[in-house]
Amino acid sequence: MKDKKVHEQRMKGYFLQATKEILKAEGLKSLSVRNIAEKAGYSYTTMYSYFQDINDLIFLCVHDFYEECNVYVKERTPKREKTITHLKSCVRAYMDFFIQYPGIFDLFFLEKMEDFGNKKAIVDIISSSLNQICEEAWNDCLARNLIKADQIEILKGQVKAIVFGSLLLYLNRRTPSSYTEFINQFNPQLDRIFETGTTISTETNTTVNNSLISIKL
Amino acid sequence: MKDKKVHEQRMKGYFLQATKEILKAEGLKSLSVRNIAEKAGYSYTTMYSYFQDINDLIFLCVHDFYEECNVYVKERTPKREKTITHLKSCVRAYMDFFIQYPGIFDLFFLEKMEDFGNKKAIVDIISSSLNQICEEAWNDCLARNLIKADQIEILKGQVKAIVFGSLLLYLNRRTPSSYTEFINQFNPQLDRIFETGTTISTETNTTVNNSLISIKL
DNA sequence: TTGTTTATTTAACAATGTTAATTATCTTTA
DNA sequence: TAAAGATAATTAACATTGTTAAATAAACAA
Repeated sequence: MKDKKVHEQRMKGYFLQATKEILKAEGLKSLSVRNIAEKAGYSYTTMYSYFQDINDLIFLCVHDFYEECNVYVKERTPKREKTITHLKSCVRAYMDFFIQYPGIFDLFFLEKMEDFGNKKAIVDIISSSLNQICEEAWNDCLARNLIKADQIEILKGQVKAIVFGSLLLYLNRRTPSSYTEFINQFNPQLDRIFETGTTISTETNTTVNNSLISIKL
Repeated sequence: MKDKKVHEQRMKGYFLQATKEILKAEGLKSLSVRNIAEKAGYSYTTMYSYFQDINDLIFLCVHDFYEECNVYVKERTPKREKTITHLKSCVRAYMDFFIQYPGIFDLFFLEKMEDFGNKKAIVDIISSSLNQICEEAWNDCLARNLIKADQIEILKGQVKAIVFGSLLLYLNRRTPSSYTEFINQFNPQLDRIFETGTTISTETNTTVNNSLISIKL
C-alpha cells in the first residue's frame, strides 16, 4: 500500500526533474511530452498516468523554481546589511536569476494564464515572487527609517514594474543588446527610484557593471 | 504584366487583413494557416504562394499595427500642449492601445525573436515604438526646458521599463486584477518619475482614473 | 482551339498533445 | 510455486498544427 505511493512519487519525480532540466536548458519552446518522457526514460504516454496533462507538469515546476530563485538570491546577498544598497542587491540578484535562466522567465511571465489552467495560486506565487524574496530587505530599510513609510507601496510598484519591463525588453527583445549595457542602463534607473522617498541618500549609486554574476547572453 | 502585380497585391491584402483581424480579436493563440485562409476565402496552401511562411505574414502585421498605434495616440492627444502632462498622456494612450488589443501586445513583446525569423528590423520597430510615437512630446518638453537635458535618457529608460513592466503584469498576469486599480497604480508611478529631473513641477499629478479609454478587461 | 504558363486545391508528411486498446509486470493467494 | 487479478507501461491511433509536392483548374497567347 505504501510502496505504491512511494513508487508514484518517484515516478513523478523523474518526470518533474526531466521537465525542469529541459526548461532551464532550452526553454518552453523545445518542451514536449515525448521530449520529457525520453529524458525520464519512459514512453510518452506514461506521463498521463501520473499527471493530468503537460501543463499540470509544467506548473509544478513553478514552485520549485520559485524556491530555487529564493535560494539564489539569498546565497548572493548574505550579509543582511540593512541598507538600501542591500535591497538593491537583492533586486539585482533576482533579475540575475532570470538572466541566467531565460526559460524560467518565459514560464513565469510570458506563458498565458489559460495554459496554467487558470490556476490563480500559481499566478500569485509568480506575481508576488519579487516582493516575497526581497521582503526582509524592504522591511529592514523601513525599520531603519531609510524609506518613508507612506512611499513604500509606490516604491515597490516602481521597482517591480522596472524589473519586469527591463527583463522583458532585454530577454525577449535583445534591448539593449549586451549584458553590460543592460546593467549600465538598469542600475541608474534603480538608483533613481530611491533618490526621492528615501530619507537620506548617503549611499553611493552605481553606474558601472557591479552585477553579481558575469554571465552574458 | 501589371495585372499580375495588382492581383498579387490584392491577394496579399486578403491574407494580411484576415491575419490582422484574428490577431486583434483573438490573439496569436488562435491563429493558424487554415484559420487565416478560411477568413481570406482560400484554401490554406494558397498562402504559401504569396508568403514564405506564416511568420512572414504575421510580421507584416507589425508595420501596420505600429502605424495604427501611432494614429491611436495622435487622435487621443491632439492638443500638443507642450507640457509634461501632455507627454504623460501620450504614454498612457500608447498603453491604452495595447490594453485594447492585448493580442498586439502578445505579438509585439511576448513572441520570440526566432519566430520573426530574427528579423532585426521588425524588432527595432517594436523596441523603439514607444519613444518614436512620443518623440515630439519629449522634444517639446526638452525645448521648453521642462526636462533637464542630461536626465532625458534615463527618464526615457525609466518610462519605457515601467510601461512594459506594468503592461506585462497586467495583461499577462492579471496584476492588478482591475483596470481601475491598474491605472491607479500606474499613474502615480509615472508621476513620480517626473518629480525629479523635471525643472519645475507646477503641474498637478493624477492619482485617479483619468485614462483616455474606459474599456476594462 | 490548342498549348503553355499561372493559380489554386488536394493529398500527404512530420511533429505535437491526447485517448483507447494492448501487453507486460507485479501482487496476492490457493 | 503457479494461476488469477490488479497495476503499470507501451503501442496504436486520432486530431491538430505547419509545410511541401503533386494534381487540377484557370487564364492567356498563338
